[in-house]
Amino acid sequence: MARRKETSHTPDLPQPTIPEAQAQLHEAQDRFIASWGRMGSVWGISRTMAEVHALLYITGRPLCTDDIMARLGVSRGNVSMSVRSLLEWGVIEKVRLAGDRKEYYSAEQDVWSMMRAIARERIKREVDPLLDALDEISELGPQVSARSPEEARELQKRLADIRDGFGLITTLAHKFAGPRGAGLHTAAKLLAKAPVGRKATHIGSRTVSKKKSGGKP
Amino acid sequence: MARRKETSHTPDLPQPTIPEAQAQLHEAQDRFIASWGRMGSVWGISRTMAEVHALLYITGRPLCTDDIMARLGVSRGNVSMSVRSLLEWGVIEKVRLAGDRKEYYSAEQDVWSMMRAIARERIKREVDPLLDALDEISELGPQVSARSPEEARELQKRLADIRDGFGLITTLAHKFAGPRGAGLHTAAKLLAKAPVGRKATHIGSRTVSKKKSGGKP
DNA sequence: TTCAAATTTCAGTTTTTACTGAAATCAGTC
DNA sequence: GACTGATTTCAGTAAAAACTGAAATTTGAA
Repeated sequence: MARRKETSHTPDLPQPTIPEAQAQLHEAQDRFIASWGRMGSVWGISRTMAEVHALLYITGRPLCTDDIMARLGVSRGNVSMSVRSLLEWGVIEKVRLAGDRKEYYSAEQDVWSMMRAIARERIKREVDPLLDALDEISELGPQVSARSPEEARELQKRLADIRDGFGLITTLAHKFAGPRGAGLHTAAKLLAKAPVGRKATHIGSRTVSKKKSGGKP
Repeated sequence: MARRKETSHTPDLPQPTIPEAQAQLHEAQDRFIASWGRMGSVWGISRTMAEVHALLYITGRPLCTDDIMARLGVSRGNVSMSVRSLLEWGVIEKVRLAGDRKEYYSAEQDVWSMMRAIARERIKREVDPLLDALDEISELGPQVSARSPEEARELQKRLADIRDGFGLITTLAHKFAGPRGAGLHTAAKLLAKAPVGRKATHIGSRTVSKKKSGGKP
C-alpha cells in the first residue's frame, strides 16, 4: 500500500498512542481503502474518488485537502475533483472548523443512508438514461410497425419487456431509496423475512454468511 | 449509428419486407444497441460486450460471428472476446445449427432471467470481493484493539457496519437471485405490494412512471 | 487422418480515462 | 481593498482499457 508521509493537520486527535499500534491501525485502514477503491473501478467511478470516500468513512473525522493528499499520495487537483463528485453524490459533506480557514470534509457515518445515497446515484446514472432511451425508441414505433408487422411487433415486445423490468425496479427504488423513502434497511428486512419456497442458495463462488457476515439467525 | 454493410448469414429469415421498413427497424434496433452499450460502460464492462448482448437480445435470432462483426463494425477478435464473456455471464448461449459449421449465439429472452443473471454476475464482481476484504481486515483486528483501544474500536465498528450492510444485501441476493432462487420478479412484486408509510417519491431527476413504464395498475 | 473453415489468442496500436501541477480564482482577515 | 492562504480549473501528460489483425490453434466433415 506504500503511501506518503504522515503530516496530520487534523486538530485534536485523542493523543497519540504507541507508534506501533498506530501503524497497525493505519495498515488496516489502508486495506479497507484499497478494497473500496478497487470496487470503485468496478463501478464506473475513479479509484481515487472511491479511496477518498473510504478514507473519510473509515477515519470518521473531518479531514482537509492536505490530509487527504498526504494519506493517499495524490495531487491537490485530483483531491479537489474527487471531493466535488462525492459532495454531488451526497455521501460526504463540508465541515467548517472554527478558527481555521481550511475546508474539512467528513463522510456520512450511517451505513444505510450511505448505501441509499449510492443506490440513488447509481440508478440515476445507470437506469434512468436507459429508460429515457427506451421511451424515445418506442416513439419510432408506429411507423415501423405499420410497414414490417412481424419483426416490428417482436421489437416492440422486447423493448416493452426491458422497459417494464427496469421500470419496476426503478419504482421500487423510488419507493425505498428516495430521499424520503422508507429506506433500504426496511426493504432489506422485509425481504429477509418474506417467505420463499426454497432454502438459501448461493451465487457465484461465495457462500452465504461465510463468517459472521450479515443477517439474522 | 452508421454501422456496416448488411450480409446476413442468418438462415431462414421470414422473408424480406419493403427495404425502407427494414431500415427503420434497423435504426430502432441500433438505438437500443447504442443505449445498452452506453450503459455497459457505466457498469464496468466494455461497450462492445454490451452491444453484442443488446444485438442478440433485440434481434431475437441466433447470429454468427460474421453477422455480429458486420452489424457492429468490430473486429473478429473483439467479437470472440465479447462473446466469451457473455457466455461466462450466462446471458447468451451457443446454438448449433444443423449443416452449418459456424457457431451461432442467442440471448436469453426472458427479461427476468436475464436480469437475474446480470445481478448475479455484478454481485459476484462488486460485492463479494469487498466482503472478503472486510473479513480479511478484521483478522488484523485483535492485536490492534489491544494496543490502541479508542480508535481501534471505532475502526472495528465501521468495518462491521459495512460488512453487515453488504452482508444483508448479499443474503437477499442469494435468496432471490440465486440459480434456484425465487427470482427477482417475485422480490420486486413483494416489495411493490409492501405497505410503506409514504407516497411514492423520486430519485434524481426522473419521475416515477414517466410513461407506461413498469408496475401493475 | 487430412483439410479447410472457424475460432482463439495476443503483441502492438488506438482510444479513453484519470491525473498532475501550475496558473487563475476565490475567500476570509486585517 | 490589499494581502495571504486555500481552492478550483484545465492544458498537457501518464496510465489504463479496449480493440485490431494476423498467426496459431481448434474443430468437424469426409
